[in-house]
Amino acid sequence: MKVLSPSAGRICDIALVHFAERGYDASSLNDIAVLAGMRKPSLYAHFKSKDDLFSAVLELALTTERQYLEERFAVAANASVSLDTLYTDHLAQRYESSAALRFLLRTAFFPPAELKGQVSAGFEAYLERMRELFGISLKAKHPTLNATDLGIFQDAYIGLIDSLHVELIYGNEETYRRRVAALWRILGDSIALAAGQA
Amino acid sequence: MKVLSPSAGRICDIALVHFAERGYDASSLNDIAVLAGMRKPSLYAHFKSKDDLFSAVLELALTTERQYLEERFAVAANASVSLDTLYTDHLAQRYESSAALRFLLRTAFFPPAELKGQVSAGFEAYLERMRELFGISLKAKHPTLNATDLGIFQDAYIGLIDSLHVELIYGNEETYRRRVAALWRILGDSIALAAGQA
Amino acid sequence: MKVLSPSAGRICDIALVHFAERGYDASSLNDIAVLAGMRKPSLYAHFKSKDDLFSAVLELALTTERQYLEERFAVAANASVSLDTLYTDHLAQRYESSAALRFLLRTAFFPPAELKGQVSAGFEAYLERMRELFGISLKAKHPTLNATDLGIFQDAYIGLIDSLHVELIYGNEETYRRRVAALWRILGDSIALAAGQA
Amino acid sequence: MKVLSPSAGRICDIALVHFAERGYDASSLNDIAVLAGMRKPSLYAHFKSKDDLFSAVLELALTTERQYLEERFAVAANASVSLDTLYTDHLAQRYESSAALRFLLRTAFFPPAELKGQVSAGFEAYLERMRELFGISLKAKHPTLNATDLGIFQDAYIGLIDSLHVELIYGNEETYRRRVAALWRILGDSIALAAGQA
DNA sequence: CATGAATGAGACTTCATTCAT
DNA sequence: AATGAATGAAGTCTCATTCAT
Repeated sequence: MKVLSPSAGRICDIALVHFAERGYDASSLNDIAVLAGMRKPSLYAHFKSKDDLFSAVLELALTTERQYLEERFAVAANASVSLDTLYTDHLAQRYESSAALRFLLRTAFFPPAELKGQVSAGFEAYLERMRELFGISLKAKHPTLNATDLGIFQDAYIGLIDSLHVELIYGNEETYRRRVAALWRILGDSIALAAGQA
Repeated sequence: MKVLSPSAGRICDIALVHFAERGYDASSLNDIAVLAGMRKPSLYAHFKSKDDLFSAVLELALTTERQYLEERFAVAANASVSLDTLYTDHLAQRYESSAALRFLLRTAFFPPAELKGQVSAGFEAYLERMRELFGISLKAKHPTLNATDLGIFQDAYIGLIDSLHVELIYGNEETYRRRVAALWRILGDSIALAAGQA
Repeated sequence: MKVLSPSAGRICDIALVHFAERGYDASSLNDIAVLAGMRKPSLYAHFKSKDDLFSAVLELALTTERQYLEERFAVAANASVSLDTLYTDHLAQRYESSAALRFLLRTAFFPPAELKGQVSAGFEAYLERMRELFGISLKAKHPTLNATDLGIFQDAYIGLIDSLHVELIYGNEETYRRRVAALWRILGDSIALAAGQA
Repeated sequence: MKVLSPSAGRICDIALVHFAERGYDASSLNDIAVLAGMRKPSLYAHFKSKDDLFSAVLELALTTERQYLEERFAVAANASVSLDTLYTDHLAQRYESSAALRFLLRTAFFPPAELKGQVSAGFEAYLERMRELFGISLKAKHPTLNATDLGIFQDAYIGLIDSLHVELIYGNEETYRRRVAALWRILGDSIALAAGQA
């Protein structure tokens, strides 16, 4: 993770939004440059190619969202937060406020061909960390859960998050609300069952 | 839904794959034309613009996947199929074999700006139909379920499908298998619970 | 002057308007074909190229306007019409109603490079005939005019007509009215002077 | 009226000639670029579209010819120049030497549809200024002329100029010479008559 | 007589990139 | 650090034209 000059940082912030909205292919360096208050060739003083800029933006987005993840789950350690408010409650507002998240989802789903490797490595690590954090929280709430069930619920949780991501991308608020409720309902039932049986 | 001439049909089939793989912006009419065995301007004898071709492909993909949906769920009416093999079992292989499905997902998640309306209308109807069909099957299996719970499980089901779609897009087979299992586990538990309590 | 089939005639009529409005280069055979109720390649059953169609339209326009010229000046022979109402009075309404005249002016001024020869030959003959007809009328009104003066007034007359053509092309009605008056005033004065002195 | 960079200026000069010879539609940016010693896309560093280039050329041509107009009529103030040598004498050679004039006439007569407004506004102002300047000169030569007659002769003068423009476009030198003589004769007669009667 | 299909040429335009300044 | 100028490649699209049917 390189340290960026102030200008490079600003370019990244702007490019992040641009890439998040239009995707790699439909984003033009010219537009990004103008939004950053400069001309196109000036970008090359900071990044050596479009791919390079995209890579930097990807790192930025990953860092941002990883950090957010940690902060959010850290809350669970201190307070007695119910599992469902742990993360999902803030997911919709996070999606709206964080271009990094929007960028990350778009890029993870459909990365530009040349950067597929870098993208999936980064994003899988991000999801894996989320899986881990959820596992820790879940274990804390329900110490009786056996390892197998725990793993299953972790998988289900990540699946649930992805499902909500998709609904956020669709952009239908009402459907989103229903989906959150439905998915937490079935996950909650299943956990309760497993925890009770133990 | 217009009837297409043979040539137009072939162009659509090829464009479908192309758009599915690269997305709207990264697809070039030149490439599509050459793959279809003709030169670029010849496309314009069949479609009046790139958008027009894309629209036709979208209709084709929607029709194809809608039809597949009906066929698959029709099985449930005849045989006593367990819910989980109803659709999900074939999802992965469908994803692999059907460019229409891959196209549809890519397009539904990130439609080209100018066609957003058409895309979401078509795709929402597709999902709504899936929700309906699952509802019918579920009600048949568990007649005791009350309307509220039924609705919740329908929502959960669509969410589950979207989650699997995402995992298919990620392309990690192992993770996919675990996710299928995990999500069906929690959905199954929850349904069993609700059906038993009735 | 070939005789045209009915279809060819209709195509010519439509092309005449099209060429008059947009000029040769900006006119598309496709547009003309569609306006004529057929597809582009069908035009080639009637004309062997765009140039060929343009040539036919040119002949049509020349014939039309030559004929109009004769009719208009024929009036002068019968009735005692003052010179200025002879032709100029009807020029504006002719310009408005006759696409042939509009076509002819546009084409005469700026012919497509490949047809320059044909165009100027045809149009010069048209103007020369106008010159002749005016000469006959003028001689009839003012038999005392000597040959030199007569020739000068003929030249002036054609110049005057061209000037009015230009103003019609500009399309400013008020300016046109003033120009007609001004030019007839000076021509009338000069003729009166020459006729009186004789 | 923006100041143009040297390159942009050279492009304009070349485009001026090109547009004057072929008109808007038949002129290709590729040709213009090559004549200017560069490749097609380089034009877009200086003008943002073909229309934009055309607009710049129009402004250039108007400025050039307006300036020429002033210079030519300024002569009349100092020396005792006869009216006919005032402008008309130099018109033919001006037409030959000035692509700006040729461009202006072609464009004024048949402007590209999208630029009609800009074109006629500019050209009408140009003619109006010519009318004014001639009025001043005429009044100086013949102070006895009343306002009405003066206005008429001004109108006739502009009409005469347009007529000569047309003849220059036709390109027949002999006819041009006769027309100049004829038109000046009738204008001269009429002015003499009006001035004498006063 | 009409046309569906195809095409080479070429139109305008945008792109990411380079380089001298 | 920034940019004006330039460019090869490629984009979408229209053109006049041909040919088999």
